[in-house]
Amino acid sequence: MDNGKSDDVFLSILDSAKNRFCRYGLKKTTMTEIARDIGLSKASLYYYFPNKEELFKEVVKEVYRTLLNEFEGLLSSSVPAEDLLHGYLEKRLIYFREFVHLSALSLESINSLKPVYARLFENFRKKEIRLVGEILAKGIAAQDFQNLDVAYFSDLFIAIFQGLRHNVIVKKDTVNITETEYSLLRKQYESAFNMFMKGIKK
Amino acid sequence: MDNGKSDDVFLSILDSAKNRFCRYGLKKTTMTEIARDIGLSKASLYYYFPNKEELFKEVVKEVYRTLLNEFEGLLSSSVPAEDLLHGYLEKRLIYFREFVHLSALSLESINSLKPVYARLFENFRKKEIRLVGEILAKGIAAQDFQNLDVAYFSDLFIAIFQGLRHNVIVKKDTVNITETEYSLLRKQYESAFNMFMKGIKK
DNA sequence: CATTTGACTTTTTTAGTTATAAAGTCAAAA
DNA sequence: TTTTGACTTTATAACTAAAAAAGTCAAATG
Repeated sequence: MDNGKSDDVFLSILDSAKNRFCRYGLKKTTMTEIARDIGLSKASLYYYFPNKEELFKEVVKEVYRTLLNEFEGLLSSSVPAEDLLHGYLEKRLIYFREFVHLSALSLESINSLKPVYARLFENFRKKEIRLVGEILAKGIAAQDFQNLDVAYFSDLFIAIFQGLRHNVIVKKDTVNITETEYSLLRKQYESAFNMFMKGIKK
Repeated sequence: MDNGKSDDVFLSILDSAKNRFCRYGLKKTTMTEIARDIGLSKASLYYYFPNKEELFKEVVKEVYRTLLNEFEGLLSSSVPAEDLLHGYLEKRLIYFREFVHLSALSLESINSLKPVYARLFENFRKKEIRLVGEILAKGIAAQDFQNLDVAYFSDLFIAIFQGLRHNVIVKKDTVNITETEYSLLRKQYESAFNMFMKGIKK
């Protein structure tokens, strides 16, 4: 590792933390639990991470990084822009189901979420927008899409689907998604996607 | 009034309550304040309303009733279905700005909103869906729209715009909407509407 | 020398308590 | 019929003590 610390331990901490944070959220996960998971003492965690918040941020970043990498992977393939967008949505949906707790965290902000996390999410959102923007630009270059305002439409695209996701979380008291809700969301994604396509295709 | 009580007082209580609930929300409004507004003692309120919760529900219902009436008014006019939908969105947007606190209440449910209110909102949503459904049916009958699944598409329509509204509330800690946010939302409404139209028109 | 730890301090949460404010009642008055 | 002051009950806020979790560090381990 960069700073000369064991990769193995570092990664196993990150892994246990990811599992717990994703299942129970930030507050309901303790450092002691994470430590126990990997058979270390709590003090050891502090050898690798300065504090809980940094560990959490690292987990979120890691999850985002993975997702963004998958997105990038999509982008490099030479399929039509429409399929890229569709592929992006598919991955976004799967990610949503797996990491609802991280997504729901952005909703906690209503009460009082640390601006630190707000910035994390905002960062990710910006990268998503840029990515969608690239896809849109690709579609325009290939004469598939109209010559539209890329910045605005990628923002709108993200907003529509984020909104649909919010609807799912908001009406619930617990952050657990049933199969029914998930498949309805997927259907809405599909319809909204088709409309969006009709709206921007040549 | 139905039960033989003064209309005047009843309505002025409702009015003061509406103003306070809309500005400060349910919890930050006290019965004493409402009473003071209209120069009565708190005890008098209980002559007209059994309790605070019923008063609040009455206010919400009243607001909804007004809005739904305006919607109905739209429906009876003989303009094309597309214009009806557009008019509906316009009113919905204005209503949103004016009654954010009532809308935001649905978001409070993340913590633990009384199922009573959840039912209120769900009721209203159903009526909205039915209304949009009627407009869609009208458009289909007039051969303007494709022969689509009315129930599903009216639900989708409502979901998309509700989602966009949620986005606005969710990223804030206070429930106050700036002019910038509002006009961005309006722009998104406009774009999403155009796409939806392209998606369902013949 | 990198890594781990137990034993420690500090900070945050929780549970329980009290004080205060608001909700809600009612017999009497206007 | 409507209003009210004086009341009781219930909910909220402010405070506290106890418990739990976060975070530190000198010493131990290998």
